[in-house]
Amino acid sequence: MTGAPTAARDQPLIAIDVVPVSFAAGSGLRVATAPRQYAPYVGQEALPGVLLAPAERLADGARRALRSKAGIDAAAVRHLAQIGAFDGPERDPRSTAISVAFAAVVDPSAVGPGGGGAVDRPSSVWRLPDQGEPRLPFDHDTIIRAALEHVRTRIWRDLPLTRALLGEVFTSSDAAQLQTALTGTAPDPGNTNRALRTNPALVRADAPSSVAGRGGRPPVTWTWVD
Amino acid sequence: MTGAPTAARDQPLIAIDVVPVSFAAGSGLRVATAPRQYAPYVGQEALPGVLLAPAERLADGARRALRSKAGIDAAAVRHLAQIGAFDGPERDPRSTAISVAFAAVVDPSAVGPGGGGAVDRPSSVWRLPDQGEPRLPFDHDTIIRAALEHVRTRIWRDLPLTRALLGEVFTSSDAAQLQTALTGTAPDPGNTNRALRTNPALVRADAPSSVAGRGGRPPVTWTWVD
DNA sequence: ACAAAAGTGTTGGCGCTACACCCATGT
DNA sequence: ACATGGGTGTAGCGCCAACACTTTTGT
Repeated sequence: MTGAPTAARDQPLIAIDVVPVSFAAGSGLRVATAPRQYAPYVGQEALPGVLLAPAERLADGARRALRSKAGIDAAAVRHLAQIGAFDGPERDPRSTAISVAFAAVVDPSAVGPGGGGAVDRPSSVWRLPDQGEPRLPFDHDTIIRAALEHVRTRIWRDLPLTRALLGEVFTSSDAAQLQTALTGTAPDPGNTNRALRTNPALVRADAPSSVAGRGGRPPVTWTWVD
Repeated sequence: MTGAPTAARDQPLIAIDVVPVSFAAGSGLRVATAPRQYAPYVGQEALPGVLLAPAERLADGARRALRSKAGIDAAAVRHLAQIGAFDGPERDPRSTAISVAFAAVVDPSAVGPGGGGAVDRPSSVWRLPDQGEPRLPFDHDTIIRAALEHVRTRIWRDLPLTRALLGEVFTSSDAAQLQTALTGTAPDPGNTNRALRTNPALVRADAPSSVAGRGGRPPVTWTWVD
């Protein structure tokens, strides 16, 4: 950074937009949106976002956006990663603004009616990322694509991210399903198993997966070594 | 992005900082800095940076920083990639500011006295990135580390980036030297040759490397297809 | 109730590619 | 000296086949 001697004000606004991502065996990979409370696009579903506060850290702004716009408490946020800064004249009709985007891996139960949040929190909904039928306002579709690309290129390389997505205990099927959701193609089950077996960060959990599947041999459950 | 109904001003300033990177056989991998013209840290070497102009795109701000602070013309910029947004209260003693950092691969001859720029451009100097003996102000050391990490993880995966670093024609030794500079360890010359030979984006150039090495078999020269 | 079928996951083998490491050859 | 070209061994992954465990279906 640097500056001319007199700081130029009238700079673009700094916005923080967050892509809440969750994964669970039953529901798959999902992205949360919440209806906008202010103009423009009032009532439309959009990513939770806020304007950066004067002395606020970027990551703190992301957490505030999750809390105030989507009702996702900080305790439900398992992982937070910056995606990048987005600009462009088309991204906001009001005034020029740049957006620093984050991807947030949150607990799957933290969204939707009956979730674990406060009673009066804004209602947010999970949606499947691929067929985002109703296009999102601003450049939020671009941001979601970038966030998913970020996750896709880091799965199994970034262990904290992977752990946040899969949770503390998960089955081989869960891992395969996550990979399928991210890459679009199902991995070979044999290779998936070998990878899980030889991964030094994982140990087999004896728990035989309480929930009964609809037929078939129950998958092995895994846990993370501490 | 989004916002409260009344836009909160007094937001942090938006700065653009650029890490100019170049690679050449003789000089290796280098990063350019320029002496600061304004307070704070007047006269100290730092990354070229500007405050984002009201209606300016982020990438345009990066090019303007290169031009006005380091004398690197847009024609000398071969590649421009965003690294991310940096914040933190310690990064600027004057006022809170965030910085959107870029890595710019520039022509090695575009910096230093006798370079290809204008006559009155600010003087910038190349430096080896590793032993940044004189610590840079702000969080510029962090930004340089992030930029080099960005390059390290994308070399040979991001073809435009690799092409910008190596140039249009290069030798096998150049490729090995670049890899050594990025990873710290020299790759096996046999594997490097195999990788170059089997890379469909490369073709052998007949030019037998005009500059005579100091003894030894001259390396093969390569060019990019199309 | 019992057996067969269908569904799902695990384990192992085979072949290809990539890479670390080595050595002989070319200039 | 220095680079090229080739060889060997290991790790990873795509692909395939056999086996194990569970639920569903048929009689």
